[in-house]
Amino acid sequence: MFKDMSFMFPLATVNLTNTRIRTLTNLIESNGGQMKLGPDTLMIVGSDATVELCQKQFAKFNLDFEQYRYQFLNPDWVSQSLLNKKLQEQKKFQLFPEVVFQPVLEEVPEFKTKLVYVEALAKTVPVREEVVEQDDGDINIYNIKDNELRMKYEKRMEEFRRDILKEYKQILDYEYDYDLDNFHNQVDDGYEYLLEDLSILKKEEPQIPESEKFYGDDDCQITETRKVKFDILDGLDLGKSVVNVEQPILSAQLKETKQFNPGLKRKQQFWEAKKGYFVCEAGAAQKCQNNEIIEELEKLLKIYTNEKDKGRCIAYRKAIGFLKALPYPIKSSEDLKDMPTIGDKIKKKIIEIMQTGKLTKVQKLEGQEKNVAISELTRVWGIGPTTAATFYFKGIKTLEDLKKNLHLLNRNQQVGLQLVKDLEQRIPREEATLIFEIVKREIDDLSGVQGLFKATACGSYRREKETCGDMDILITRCDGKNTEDFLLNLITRLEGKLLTHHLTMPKRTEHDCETYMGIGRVSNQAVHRRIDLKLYPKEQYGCAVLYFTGSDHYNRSMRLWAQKNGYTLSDHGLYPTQRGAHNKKLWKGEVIPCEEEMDVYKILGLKYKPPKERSV
DNA sequence: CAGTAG
DNA sequence: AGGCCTTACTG
DNA sequence: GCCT
Repeated sequence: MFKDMSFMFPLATVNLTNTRIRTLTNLIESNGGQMKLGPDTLMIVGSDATVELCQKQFAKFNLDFEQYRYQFLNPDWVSQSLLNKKLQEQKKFQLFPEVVFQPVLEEVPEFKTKLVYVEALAKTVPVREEVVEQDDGDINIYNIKDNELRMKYEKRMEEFRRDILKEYKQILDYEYDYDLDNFHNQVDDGYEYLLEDLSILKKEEPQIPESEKFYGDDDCQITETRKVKFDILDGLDLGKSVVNVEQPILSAQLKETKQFNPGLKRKQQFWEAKKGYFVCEAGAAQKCQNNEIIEELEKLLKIYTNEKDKGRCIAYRKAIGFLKALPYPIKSSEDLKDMPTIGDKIKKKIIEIMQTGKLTKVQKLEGQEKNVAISELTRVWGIGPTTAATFYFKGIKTLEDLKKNLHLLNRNQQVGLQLVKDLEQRIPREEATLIFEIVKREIDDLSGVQGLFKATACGSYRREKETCGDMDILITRCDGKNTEDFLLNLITRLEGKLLTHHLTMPKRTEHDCETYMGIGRVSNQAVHRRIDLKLYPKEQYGCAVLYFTGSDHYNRSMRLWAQKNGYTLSDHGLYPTQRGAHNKKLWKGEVIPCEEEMDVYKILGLKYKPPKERSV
C-alpha cells in the first residue's frame, strides 16, 4: 500500500520556514512545476529544470540540497507511472540509483527522522525474494532473510505507514472536530470574552452518534463519500469528488464554498452556540478586575517583545488577554487552578505579584542596560527591536548617540528621530477633527464633484476616544471607477497645507488599494502628527473601515469568528475559505464585496456594533 | 529576505 | 515538536 | 511560555 506514497516527505526534516516555502512555491510554479504542501509534508513534481532551480534556491537558503534530494521525483518515472495507471515498485527505485542495498546489519544506520524510514524502505524492498500473503490479503515482499532485521524494517514501515496515513487523513477528512480543542484554542488566544460561566472550559462535548452526524447541508447533500486512494492524482486534487453540486444553490459563490465545505452548516451550528464568547459579538468587556497583575505582566511582555522572544510574547499576550476578560479579581492561588493559558511559570509570577505587588524579574530585566537602550531607541519611528539591538552593540545607546550617527539611519528613521517628541504625543480630538476636515476639503476640491469620493477617519478617532495616536483616513471612490493618480495628487495638494514629511508613498498593490504614510501638522506651530491615507476600491471599503477602526483585540476576535465560520477576513475583503488540518488554508474563494461594514456583519451573522463599543 | 508597520 | 494573525512595503 |  505504501508504495504509492513514498513520494511524500515529512517537512520536519527540511529546514524550511514559511517564507522560504512561499519563495520556493512561487519559483517552482512559475516554471511549470508543482508543489503540494501538506500539514507536515512537502511534495514536488517537476522537470529537470525544476530540480535545477530548487538546487539553486537551496544553495541560497544555505541548505544542503543533496540531503533533501529524495523529495524531487524523477519526472519520467512519474509520467510513466501515471501512464501505466500504477506506480511501479521496480521503477520507484530508479530514483535512487546510487543506493545499493546491503543487507548487513552494521550498514543500517540508526536513523532518527521520518525521512530516513523512506530511505530505509527504498533500500529494502526492491529485490523480490519472498512473498508473504497476510490474512487481510495484503502482500508483503521481503528480501531480507535475517528475521530480526526484517522485523525491524517491518516495524519501521508500519510506523511510517501510520504516520503518512494520519497525515493524509487530516488533509482529506472533512468531517469537523467537535471536541473542545477548538474552543480551547479560541479562549486560548485570549481574544475572547470570557463570561462568568467558566465551567464551559471543563464541560465535555457530547459524542455524536454516527447516525446523527451531519455530513452536508440541506441543499447540498453529499451523495458519495469516497475514500481517496493514495495515488498521486488524488494527492494533487483534493476533495472535489466529495459533494454532489447538481443541487440549486444560492449563488456561484456559495456553490463553490459548499462544494469545498461539506458540513459547513454543522460547523456553524457549533460555533453559533459559542458566539457569545466572542468579543465581536459580546461587546466591550466589563471593568477589568486584575489591573495590577496585568500591568506588571505587560511590562514583561514589552521586554520580551524587545528581545524578540516571539514564543514568550504570545504566551504572555494570551495570558494577559485571558486575565483581562476574567470577570472577578484573583485573590489566591486557588483561583488560578486549571486556567487555560496560565501555566506553572506564569502562575508563579502572578502569585509573586499578589504577594509583593511587583516582579523581581521585571526589575532585573528593566534595569539592564541593554533593555533600557532598546526601549529608548525604539521610540523612533522605523527603529524596531532588531535595529535597536544592533545599534546597542555598536555602542549607540541613547537618542543623543543616534543624533551623532545620522549616517547610520535611513531617511525615515532620521525623520522619526527628529520628530520623536512630537510623534509621541497623543492627538486631541479637536485637532484630529481639524486634520480630517482639511483632508476632506482637499478631496472634494480635487475630485471636483461633491460626494464622488468619501472619506472616513478610522482608528481610535472613530471609536470616539478623547485622544488618538495617529490619523487613519480611508478614502474610496463611490462610483467604483478607476482612481488613477488620485491619492498621489491629493498628497501633492496637501503638501503645503498639512503634510510635512513623507514616509511611504502610495503604490498600487495587487488588491487595487494604495497606502500613504506620512507626517503633518495643522499649522507651523502645531505638533507633528502621524497621518495615514489609504485609498481602497469600494468593494473593499467595508472591510477596510472595519479593520482600521479596530481595536486590535476586536479585530482578532472578528477574524477568528470569520475563520470558524468558513471565511477569511482581512482589510481587503471577506473570502470564503476551506481550511484543512492545522487550520491550513486549502482553498480561497472569490472576494465577497462589502461596501459597508454592515455587509460584513450580516454575512458573518453578527450583531452590528457601533465603533464606540469596539474598544476592547 | 529581514525588518518594520499596520 | 511545532505553532502561536495577515498583508505589504522598504532597503 | 503554553498547548496539542
